[in-house]
Amino acid sequence: MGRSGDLPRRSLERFLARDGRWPDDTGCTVLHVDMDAFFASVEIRSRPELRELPVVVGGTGGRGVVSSANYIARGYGIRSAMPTAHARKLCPRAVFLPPNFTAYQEVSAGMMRIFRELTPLVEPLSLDEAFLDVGGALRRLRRTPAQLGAEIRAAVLAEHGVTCSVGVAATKFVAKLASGMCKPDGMMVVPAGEILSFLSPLPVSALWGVGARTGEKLAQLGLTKVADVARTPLPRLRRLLGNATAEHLHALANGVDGRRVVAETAEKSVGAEETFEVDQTDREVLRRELLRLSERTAAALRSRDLRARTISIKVRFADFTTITRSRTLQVPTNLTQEVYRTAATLLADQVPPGAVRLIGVRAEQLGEGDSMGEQLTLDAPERGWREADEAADQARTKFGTAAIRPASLLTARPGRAGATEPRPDR
DNA sequence: TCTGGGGTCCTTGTCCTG
DNA sequence: TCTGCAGGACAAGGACCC
Repeated sequence: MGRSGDLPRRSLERFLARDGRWPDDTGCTVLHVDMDAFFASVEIRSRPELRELPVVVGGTGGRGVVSSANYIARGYGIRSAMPTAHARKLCPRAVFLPPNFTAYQEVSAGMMRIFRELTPLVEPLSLDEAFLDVGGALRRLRRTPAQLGAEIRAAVLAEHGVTCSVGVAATKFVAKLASGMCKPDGMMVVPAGEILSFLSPLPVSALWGVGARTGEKLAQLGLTKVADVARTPLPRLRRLLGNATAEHLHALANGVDGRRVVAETAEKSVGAEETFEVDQTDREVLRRELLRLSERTAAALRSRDLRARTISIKVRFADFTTITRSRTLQVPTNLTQEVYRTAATLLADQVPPGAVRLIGVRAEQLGEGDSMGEQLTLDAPERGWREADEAADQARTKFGTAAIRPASLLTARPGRAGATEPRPDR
């Protein structure tokens, strides 16, 4: 699901593992494992009759986009993040499926278990990919890094029936690039001494952090290859991109990436957002949607025992202009009513009228419940809301996410794009 | 083609305080 | 008391990632 598909491969074929042989992997202690067309592969696994067909997973509504497409569908030009309507035009005979996150989470958890049997240093990036630091495990397991990569690929296929690709390198950045360039179902090993010759011919878009805008800026200076960025004086890059981005890209381009594999990272924010099937101008509809999103956000906070100091809302208008508005609270919260009250106030006070395409709620500045300055004296209304939230959480755990909702949400909902709406548990 | 949803990080501007 | 300055907190937006 990455963006490595358009990188040049021919000059890099010498790094590919073939017939059980690969380049020197001494010092390459970072593995990046990336599932191939993950969502589509899981769907095909449970419906083998789809194996020879183009399969697309994503939002099936009018405004949905493609989350995953198998390689047959990609042959028709279908790509991740492409509007589903466009994908249908490219390949009308493709099988279009809504995502089933419960199934993907199960497979993902199984994969991570395989990784953790080899090393405790596993850093998941998303459901379908992870970094592994196998430096400490080599002597214990009496394997080389690439041998471990090969074993992981075999185990994932045997136990879960899906293929993955593995990049083996001395740094996270290079390992991730390598896994993207050997897809599907491959392994690439970049020797520690050949990082620069591996990176140099790649386009600047290969650098982590270079998207369309930054790519344009670099092109204005005539910088199109990683090697161009590597030899550009840092002060010149700083003027173009700002300090942090310039230093980051210059280091990566020169093969320097000091980031370690970190097994656990604290979440910085939690949120939920929805795109309407039809743009909405009715403030009552927007408020109801805010309540629904506040409920999801607060429940997510409570399930992780987190509280948020800052609540923000995001509104995208019909012309795609997007605004965010936020408010920092006196006391951190994870109560649905408090999140909603703040969000609704922001909507009323700070969002101009207009047709709204998307609305979202996000909780930021998170901390654990006990460490966030819990109110010492809970007044009666606060205690009442907390008891109500806890009861609702228990009901959802027992009967599914649709079991409990505020009375004001029992009316008909406006249509939504529903690209990645998680299914109810039952 | 016409752009989802869940995130992170960075930059810039404003306000407040010492 | 006023002014200028620096630093921190906060807010908003942009870019990027999967």
